[in-house]
Amino acid sequence: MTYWLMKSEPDCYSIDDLKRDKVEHWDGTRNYQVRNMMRDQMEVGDLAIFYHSNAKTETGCVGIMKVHSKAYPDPTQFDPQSEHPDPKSDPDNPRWLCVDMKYVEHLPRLVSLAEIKLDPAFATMPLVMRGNRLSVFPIKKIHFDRICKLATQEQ
DNA sequence: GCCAACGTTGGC
DNA sequence: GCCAACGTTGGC
Repeated sequence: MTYWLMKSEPDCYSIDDLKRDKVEHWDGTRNYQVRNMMRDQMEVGDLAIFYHSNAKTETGCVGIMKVHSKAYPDPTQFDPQSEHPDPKSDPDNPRWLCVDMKYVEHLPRLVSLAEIKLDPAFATMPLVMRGNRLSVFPIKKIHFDRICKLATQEQ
């Protein structure tokens, strides 16, 4: 079982949207590393932290969700009306993949990026390491558990 | 809005 | 294969 952290801009799609939808495809990723990880490492039932990036209020971890499908071709790559159409992608050999994600729960409180940066326990988590810009990446269980634990405590 | 740090593209 | 130019991400 792999644990993940997945970023989304709340203005675009938030944890509240996922709660309303219950299950939604996590589409629009256009990065080969992310595609390969979704294809090769992501398993149905894996748990993921829902992370709000570029948030007007506060950036950080807001909820938990579960991988609900294997990776499959992202339909938005062939839709000219979508945010990220890719005219070079071959329908017979699609370039981009997505997965379905299922809402599990909101964290009791937001665990902010600032808080995570201050905590030495997260020093080796890709989120705070220099240069990491992936929107989806695996995290260690200890980091997943610690985020959940911090969310149950006063800041 | 700024900017650092990456990723991608395409000419050569 | 190199690398300049450009695009994107995402914190601040």
